Amino acid sequence: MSDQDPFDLLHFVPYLLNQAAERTSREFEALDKAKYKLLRTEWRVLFHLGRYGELTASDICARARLHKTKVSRAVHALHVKRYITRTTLPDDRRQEMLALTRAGAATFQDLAAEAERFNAALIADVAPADRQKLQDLLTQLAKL
Amino acid sequence: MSDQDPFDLLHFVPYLLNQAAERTSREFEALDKAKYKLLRTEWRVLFHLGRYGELTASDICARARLHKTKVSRAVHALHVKRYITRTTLPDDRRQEMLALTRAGAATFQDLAAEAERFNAALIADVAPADRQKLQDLLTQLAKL
DNA sequence: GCTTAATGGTTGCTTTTGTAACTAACAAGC
DNA sequence: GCTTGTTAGTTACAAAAGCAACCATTAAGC
Repeated sequence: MSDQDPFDLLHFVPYLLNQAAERTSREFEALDKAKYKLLRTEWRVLFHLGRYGELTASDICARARLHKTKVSRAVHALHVKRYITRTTLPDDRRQEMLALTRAGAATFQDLAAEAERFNAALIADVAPADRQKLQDLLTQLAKL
Repeated sequence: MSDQDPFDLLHFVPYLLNQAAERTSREFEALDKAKYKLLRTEWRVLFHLGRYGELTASDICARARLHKTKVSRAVHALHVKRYITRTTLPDDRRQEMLALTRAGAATFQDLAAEAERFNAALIADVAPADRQKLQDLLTQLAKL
C-alpha cells in the first residue's frame, strides 16, 4: 500500500479518510439541512442524546470527542431551538443534565431514519462480505 | 451493518469516517506542524505540486477537491514562504503555472517521507491482506 | 470590431472553529 | 473554615472556512 517509490496522496490513509469523510458528510448534510437547519455539531449532540439518553455536556464531550466549547455552543443552540432541556443537577450544581424535548426527540427520530437510509445507500455498493470489515477498520482507525 | 433496531452512530459510516479522519489528521499534523508551520490546505497544495508536477490553481482545485478561495489563499501563503513560483501563462494570462522552488521541493521531500512513515505506522495494525481493501473502500467512498 | 458570456483567480464579509482565559461550584489539606 | 486545586461550563478573541461579489482576460455571437 505504501512502498511504491514516489509518495502518493492516493495511498495516504489520512488523505483518503478526509476525502471520504468530507464527501459523505456534505452529501448527507445537503439532504437534511434543507429540513432542519442544524449545524454539524448540533446534529451530533442531538444524536447522542437521542441514542444514549440523558447526558451531561462533558459526557458528550467524551463520547463524541468534541471540545467542550463546541458542545457548549451546540447545547445553547439546541436549547434555543427548544430541542433539549437543561436541568442543573442537585448533587453538583456545576453540571446540567441534558434531555431531548418532544420536538427534539421527533427531530431525532426523523433524522435517524434518514441517516439509516443514507447509510444503507452508501454501503449498497460495498460487497456484503466487506461491510463488517469496513466498519471494523474505521472503528480501529478512529480508535473508538 | 445497519439493521439493528435503534440507529447507532457507531454504524453510521460518515460518522466513523469523520472520527477516523480527524484523529489521524490531527496526529499527523502534530508531528510536522512543529517543523514547518503549514496550514492543512497549504500542505495539500504543496503535496500536489510535489507529486504531480507543475499545475495551475484550478488544476489543484479539481484534483484536491478544494474550493478555489482556499487554494488561492494557500498559494499566496506558499509563495510568501518562497516555496513556490507563480508564472503567468502567455497563452492565457488569467492562469498561472505553479511550481515548487528548491526550498519547496526540499520541504515536500521531507514531509512526504514523514507522511510515508506515518502511514506505514498507521496501517501496521491492519492485517496485510486487508490493506488493499481499506484503500479501495476509501477510494470508492471518496469517489476519487 | 463590439457586445455578452464564461473562466481563472482574488478580495471582502459572515459564519464556524480553536484556544485561552475566566466564573462558579465543589473537593482536599490542613 | 479557609486557602489551594479541580472540574463543568461559558465567554472573548484570533484563526480559518464558506460564500458571494468582484476584476481581468479570453471566447462566442453577431
